[in-house]
Amino acid sequence: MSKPSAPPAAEPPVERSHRTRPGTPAAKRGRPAKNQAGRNGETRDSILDAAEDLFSKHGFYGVTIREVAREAGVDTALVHYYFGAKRDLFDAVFLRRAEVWNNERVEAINRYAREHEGAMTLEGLLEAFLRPPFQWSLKGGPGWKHYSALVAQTNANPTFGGETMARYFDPSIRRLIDLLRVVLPDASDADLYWGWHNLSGALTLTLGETGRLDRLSGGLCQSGDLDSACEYMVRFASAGFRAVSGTRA
Amino acid sequence: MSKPSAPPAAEPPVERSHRTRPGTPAAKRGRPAKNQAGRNGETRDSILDAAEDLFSKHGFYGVTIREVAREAGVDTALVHYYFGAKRDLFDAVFLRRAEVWNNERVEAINRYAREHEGAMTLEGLLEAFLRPPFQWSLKGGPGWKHYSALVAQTNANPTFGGETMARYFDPSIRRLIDLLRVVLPDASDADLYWGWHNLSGALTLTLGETGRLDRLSGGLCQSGDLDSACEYMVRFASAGFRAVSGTRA
DNA sequence: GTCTATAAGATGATAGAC
DNA sequence: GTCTATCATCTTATAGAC
Repeated sequence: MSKPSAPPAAEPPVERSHRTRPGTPAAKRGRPAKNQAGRNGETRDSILDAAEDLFSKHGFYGVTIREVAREAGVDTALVHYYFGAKRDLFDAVFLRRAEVWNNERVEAINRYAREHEGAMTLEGLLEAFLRPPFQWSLKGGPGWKHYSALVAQTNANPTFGGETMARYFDPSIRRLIDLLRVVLPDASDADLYWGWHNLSGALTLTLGETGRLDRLSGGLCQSGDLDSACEYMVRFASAGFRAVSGTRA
Repeated sequence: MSKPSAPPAAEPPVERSHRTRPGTPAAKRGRPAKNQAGRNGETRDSILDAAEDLFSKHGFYGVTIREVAREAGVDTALVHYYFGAKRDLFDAVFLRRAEVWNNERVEAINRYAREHEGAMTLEGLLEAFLRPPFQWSLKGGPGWKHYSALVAQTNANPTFGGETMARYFDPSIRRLIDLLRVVLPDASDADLYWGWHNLSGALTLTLGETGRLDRLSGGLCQSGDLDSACEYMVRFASAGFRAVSGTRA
């Protein structure tokens, strides 16, 4: 009981009713008063921000509506007023940034393809695709970091990871695959999909910033050093893609 | 409400009391009767197996003691009798296979180093290190698949991922890094740590078998095709390691 | 839009009989 | 070792007053 290990994540099993969690020693009853909120339309965003933060740290079942409300500085009933069921709140959180995430990445690689027509490099293409999320995590404020962690966990979830990630993120990845075909004409589609799979795992783990690398390396490398992370990833993955290209006819 | 998206994972925040979840429409009360159990000492293992399965799918907070007991075919009170608090049950699940996981991998790379002294290849070394978990998932029975998924989620968890994975898995990875230094003399330690980081993400995502690759590729590639996965990963990562070696003096 | 009050139910954990 | 019964507490969600 001194230093407990670490339970992992999960997602709501479709038809499971609510699932909760006892909550901190007694969820200090008292006036909600943490974040800014109240006033006008920003109440909604306050709730989303709080939920995003908490879900990214404790997962769907590890967070209670009461905690979200408290962190947002609003009343519990307001959460339901704005978002309905807990599950709908989660979806709203996930959706909020998904569109930006995808659109900016597609735009980035399209721009790259336009500006380097006939002279695209693998490194350049991957960098264009990977840079946006790293930039958001670095300079987009805490919300983007939380969202990245949420995506990382969702991606790793066996029950919903496949379906959820596919629905929200596959379109942009398909566009990347299209351009990879141009840059790597010898690669079969299977090569490209497996290549992306390897890169995807590295990307989400990195964006999750779990601090594991820091521990492993004794502080030599840092999870939060996203500039290095992106640089290494582009080089690592580019070489990886080349190495697996041409595996299958 | 028709096709809900997908909340993710989480872990127990150290001092949070219990955290639960309402449970299926009414957790069919009735005689436990699913798995084999009863008899003698295998009750304990039945509980661990059930918990492993459920935790890997729904995460710590997404599982109730009652569900574990039901799936194990034992009484709720027995779970507490054998493992105490819910958190201790989780730790027991995590620990059970961690030792095997690490020892076999270390043994595999040590054997490889011994048998190929002076002639180690990067591909051979990585293959030796990666093959064991793939083999367990393929032929070790469902328990190993569940455990892999559990590890995948834990690795992606921002709150506990770093600490937990470090405690249980870093020793074997350190040994790998030692041998990588031999094979890649030009690489700095930072290169090797970042390289491993990229590989680690791919590995855990793959072992999680989320089915995402299947969807993305329209069935062309399959998450469950772990032989292909391992093959691609060795080639992808070997090239990746080489590409980042020598980055920093 | 915001809060009070409360319904209706599920949870972790334990005491104690067998 | 195993099960019955139960406590104390927490949870989601919704009326309904303001």
